Amino acid sequence: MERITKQGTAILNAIKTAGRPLLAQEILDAAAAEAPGMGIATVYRNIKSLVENGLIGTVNLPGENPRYESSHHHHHHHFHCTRCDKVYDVHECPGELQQLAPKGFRVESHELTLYGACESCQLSPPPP
Amino acid sequence: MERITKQGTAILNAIKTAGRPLLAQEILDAAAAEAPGMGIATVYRNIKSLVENGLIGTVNLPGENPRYESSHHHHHHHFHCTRCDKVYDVHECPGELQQLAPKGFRVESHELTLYGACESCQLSPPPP
DNA sequence: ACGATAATGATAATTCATTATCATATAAAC
DNA sequence: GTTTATATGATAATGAATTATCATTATCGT
Repeated sequence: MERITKQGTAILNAIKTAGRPLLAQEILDAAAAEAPGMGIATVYRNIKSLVENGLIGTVNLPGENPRYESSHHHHHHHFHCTRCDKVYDVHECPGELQQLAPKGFRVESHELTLYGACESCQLSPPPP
Repeated sequence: MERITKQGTAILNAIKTAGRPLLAQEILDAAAAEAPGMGIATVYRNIKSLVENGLIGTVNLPGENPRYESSHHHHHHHFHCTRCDKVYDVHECPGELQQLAPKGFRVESHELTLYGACESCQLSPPPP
């Protein structure tokens, strides 16, 4: 990915402006608005290159396919809306969790996923 | 799964005695000690039935295949050892996390995964 | 012990996300 | 504008986990 293309630009724009981690398919949907007709292979090719270059990061949540977001360098967590399935960033953190682990275990990092209803789904629940 | 077979018994025993969530392959490895020669298809068939009957529960961790554990009915979390890749139960919980979510979001549940070194890996690190 | 039928083992098939292929389109160096 | 190599789009191929198939084995009510 050394050339600038409208598809590549659209993909990076989609991820940067989303403000939340997106699935490959969500990236395609968003970027296709800017670069009509683009295919899913181009999304995967660009994701791979962007991750390798550190421009975006991978977000894995339990039982879900990977999502991608603009690289933050601060520690953060995620909120998964069970109504619309969108995932949002959570910048707060419960903090030190060493005390939760069994005796003798050393905690080096943690991941937290919150589940519930995002603001827009509480205001207008999506159809089933 | 209405008949009692030595394979089915071995599978349930493996899950119950493990004391931690097991991957399908780990269940096969453990149960094969009690019922030699059994195949992975039998493991999947039995898992499915045990989950449907509520005898075991599914544990999904970020970026991992599902694991299965004896049904606890209390809320708990997991510790994933980054050395040996075993997953252990964590019975402590940071508690109410509503305050971490963005304003307007309602938190209904949460999942926490701790990462680090389990007790046995700190005592005797496994080979690379 | 017998017989009906459910469970198993071996393996083929499926599923689904991701990656490879290759002809074509298109950046960008000239 | 031409040239050359890279990126794309369409789709086939792959990989890995899970499920289906089916002949055989084994359970359990009789």
